[in-house]
Amino acid sequence: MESLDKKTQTTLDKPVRFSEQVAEHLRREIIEGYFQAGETLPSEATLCERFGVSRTVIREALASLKYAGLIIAEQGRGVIIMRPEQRMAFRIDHVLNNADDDYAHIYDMGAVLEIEASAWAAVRRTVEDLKDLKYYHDQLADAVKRKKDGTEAHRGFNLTLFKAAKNQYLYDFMIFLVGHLDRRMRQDRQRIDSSPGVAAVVLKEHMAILDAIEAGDPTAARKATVEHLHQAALRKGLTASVYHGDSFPLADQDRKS
Amino acid sequence: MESLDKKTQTTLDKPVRFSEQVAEHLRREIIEGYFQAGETLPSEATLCERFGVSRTVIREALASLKYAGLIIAEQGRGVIIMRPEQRMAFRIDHVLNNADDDYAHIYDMGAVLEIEASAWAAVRRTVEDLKDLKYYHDQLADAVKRKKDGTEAHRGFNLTLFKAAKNQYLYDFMIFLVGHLDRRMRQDRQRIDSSPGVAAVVLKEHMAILDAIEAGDPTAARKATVEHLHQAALRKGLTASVYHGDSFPLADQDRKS
DNA sequence: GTTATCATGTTGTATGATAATCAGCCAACC
DNA sequence: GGTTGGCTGATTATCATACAACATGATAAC
Repeated sequence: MESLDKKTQTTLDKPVRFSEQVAEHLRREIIEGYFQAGETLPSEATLCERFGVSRTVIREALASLKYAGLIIAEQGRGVIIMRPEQRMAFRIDHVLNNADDDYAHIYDMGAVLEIEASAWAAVRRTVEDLKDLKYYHDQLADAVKRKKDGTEAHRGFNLTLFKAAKNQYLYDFMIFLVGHLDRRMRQDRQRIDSSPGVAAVVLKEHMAILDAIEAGDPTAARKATVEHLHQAALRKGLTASVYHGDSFPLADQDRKS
Repeated sequence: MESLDKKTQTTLDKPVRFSEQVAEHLRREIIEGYFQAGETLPSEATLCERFGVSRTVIREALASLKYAGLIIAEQGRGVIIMRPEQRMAFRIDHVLNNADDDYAHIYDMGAVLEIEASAWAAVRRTVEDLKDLKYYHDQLADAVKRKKDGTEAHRGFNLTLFKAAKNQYLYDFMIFLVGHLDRRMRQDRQRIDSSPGVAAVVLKEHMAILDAIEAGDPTAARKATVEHLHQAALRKGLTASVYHGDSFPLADQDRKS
């Protein structure tokens, strides 16, 4: 038997509702082109039989897919599959894919956007943004000095940077991506970043970014962020990543064909 | 009265279902922080009273928000609001925001990713990808010569490029973004890009990208794509965009404070 | 103090009914 | 011939009710 203390808690997997299972099942069939765009899904009654559940379950599943823009229901006609281009939501399922590649791919996408976000921030930041960035930077410096956890300060710095880029969609998307990366990170291993030694290095990297943004120099901001992300990738053990700018030329082993 | 021919068709707005209205209402309240993360939403019964609808409607609305990762329902306890970081879906609502800024912001985000996608494609493309790119390029050339519509060829070229970057998430996200941009474009005005004169220019820009990808030169690919997107932005009348690389320095008027 | 038991409130599922809408068919009409 | 109108069946939208499964707190029993 394991010893239990207040921190240890075995969490049981939450039961998977029928409606979620049905939604996931139908989603996969749609995504993988089992149904053609423009066609109609089987009627609710048919789906009830096929899955062996009540109409309530089917309707909730369909409501989910409707909200995600995968289908559109028309009263009297049926449920129509939408073209992929006109879907309303972009979705990352952690249930399905769990390969290491996926993690790197999500990280890559976030890195590209973060680099450019820093450049935009350098140009568009307000004095308020600058003040906030400095605040979080000081917080992190303080955490390093006291050997405390600097995760929150780090996080605050990043969010402020995204906000300063003055692009609402970018901001939302970065929060979305970072959430997924954090979750993966927590699953894999303990956060390496939070160790005091690393925090000191991060602090220095942030300083370069902050200086560039304060100076209003997008090129310098890009360069500093590229450096920061490159180091961060090394710390996380990511190798397949491809970064932007010429400072970090592509690795030859990525070459295929 | 307007004259009607086969092509003219007045499409009525589709009726907005109760469940959608409720979902949108709750979504806004959650997004705007009306409820705190970790708190529980009012019970289904309470919501029924509040909105004056049956439980079916409420449940479908909640199923939608559940699927989007905004909330999580626990049997016997209630519906809990999730933290923004752990939401599963990124969403762009064309219903709500329609300002010009939004269009430019989405375009900017796509541009950044497209630039880097071309660099990745230069390194990771397979011979198959290269063949497909050439095919669509030839198609576009043919369309220009015959003064036909080259939209499909243009589209095929872009999708192949995204595919060649070998990042599934990037691919999916770009399709998602392009879909939104296309929709906006269609709303605003007739596609300028499809005119034969423009197509010829696009063809030339594509050629530069194609060459760089064939040569496996990410830097050249980036440069060519930056140029392409810069010209495209001008054609679309976008001015506020900020591009990556030093070829297109930031406009001074973007500077705030 | 610990364990059973119960009452209450919550979400999950099932069922049956009614309304609104659509597509196709067909007869009636001009 | 072409249009109109009504009919029928299929489908989704909504409602109302019921019960099962689960969580929580209070209470009783040990």
